Amino acid sequence: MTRPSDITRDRIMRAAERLFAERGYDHTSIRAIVAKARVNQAAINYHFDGKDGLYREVLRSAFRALTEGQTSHAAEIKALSRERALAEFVRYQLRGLLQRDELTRPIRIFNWETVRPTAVFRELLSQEVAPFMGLATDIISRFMPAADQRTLTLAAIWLVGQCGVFVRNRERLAGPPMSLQLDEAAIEQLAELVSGWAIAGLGSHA
Amino acid sequence: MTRPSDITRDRIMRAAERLFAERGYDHTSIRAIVAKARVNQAAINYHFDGKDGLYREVLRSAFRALTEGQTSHAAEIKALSRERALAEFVRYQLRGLLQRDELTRPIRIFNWETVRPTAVFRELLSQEVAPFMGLATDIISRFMPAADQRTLTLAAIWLVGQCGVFVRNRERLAGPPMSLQLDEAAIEQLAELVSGWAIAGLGSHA
DNA sequence: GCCAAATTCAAACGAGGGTTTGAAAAAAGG
DNA sequence: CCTTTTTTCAAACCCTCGTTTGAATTTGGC
Repeated sequence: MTRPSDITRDRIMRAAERLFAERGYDHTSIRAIVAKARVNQAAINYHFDGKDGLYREVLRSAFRALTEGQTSHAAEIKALSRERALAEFVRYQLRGLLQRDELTRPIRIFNWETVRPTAVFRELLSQEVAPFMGLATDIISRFMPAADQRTLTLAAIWLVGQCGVFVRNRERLAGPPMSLQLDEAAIEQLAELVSGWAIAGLGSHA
Repeated sequence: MTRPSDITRDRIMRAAERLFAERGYDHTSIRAIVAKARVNQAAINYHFDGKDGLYREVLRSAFRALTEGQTSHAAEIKALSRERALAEFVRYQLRGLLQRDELTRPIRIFNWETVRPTAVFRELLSQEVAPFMGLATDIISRFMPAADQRTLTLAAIWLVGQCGVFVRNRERLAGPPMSLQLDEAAIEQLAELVSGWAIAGLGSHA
């Protein structure tokens, strides 16, 4: 693991993860990556077989970081009452609003993919989207036990959407003209508001 | 208006609007635009002072198309009961799911801007975002008359978010593994579901 | 019909992108 | 230690991009 070549590989991964999260795939040049990682330009092709290969690795790593956290909490969430489970889910989604970069970087990378999915991403998505949406659908189904599959799916998307809009527009909401304060306490309040609205909305169908 | 030079200008605008909507700013080359418009490459610099200038014009046109439709309906929406107003708002937002390109093209252009706002867009946004969010906030305030400004703003974003997630992911939702049917009838159903959930959610605070 | 202005055109420019190359350096194995 | 393999390196290659150029053509007012 500490072989010299692995050190180079690791430096590239760290730099690439930061830059891809910050600027997205297109606006990140391999020259910028190697400058930040302080390695030779050809090293990316040597270790990752090109920019696409590097991005694939970064995406995989981001997927792991996200779903790992998600599934580890999934079990305890399922043990809660449906209301508290949904509230916890919302809070978990909204954690992307925090500036703690270790957590938000994977989220930001996926945000780029929301609008322009790269080919690399589509490939990964088909394998990994199931557990990602599965938890949401599971929670929803406890509010709408009689609903058909289509409605459950739509409701799950609906739930994810009302959280994601805040995460995706974080920077814009923080600035004028909205100027929303988004510290830890404010996010907690927001999570309560959103989960309250969502629970009441779904409750009408119970 | 039918001067020869205006014809060239118009052909460029049409082609650019289509391509920007389809691929976004970065992935649309002026060579692709002039090929589709069947004009000379230098014409873009002559008529629009470069790619940025052309994009600015396309954005302006898209803004006009969207807010014009929005504000024209805003008046009649405000005359409705709060529940019907919200339902109408949701239906209006979800019209982006339709494949009728005259309507969806401006929406798609703005979708690109959601994740990576261009400098051109930021400039326009500061002038025009107010009426865009104003209607949402107005409807919301009828459900939460006692709420503070911050809560109203958050609720407006929340409302827009739960509509936008469907529009933004339309193509992905239509394909596997979701494979959601999204014809006119299905969208109508979806609008009813979403507005029903939203109304019930906000109703809890009334 | 003429002339000045506006418009079109083909070609080239320069910057920036990802990738390739082939030799030099370092690491690993016997 | 010597050999073989792995890894690094600077340089160049080739492509696409937005823009510029300067001449040719068309347009519009007199």
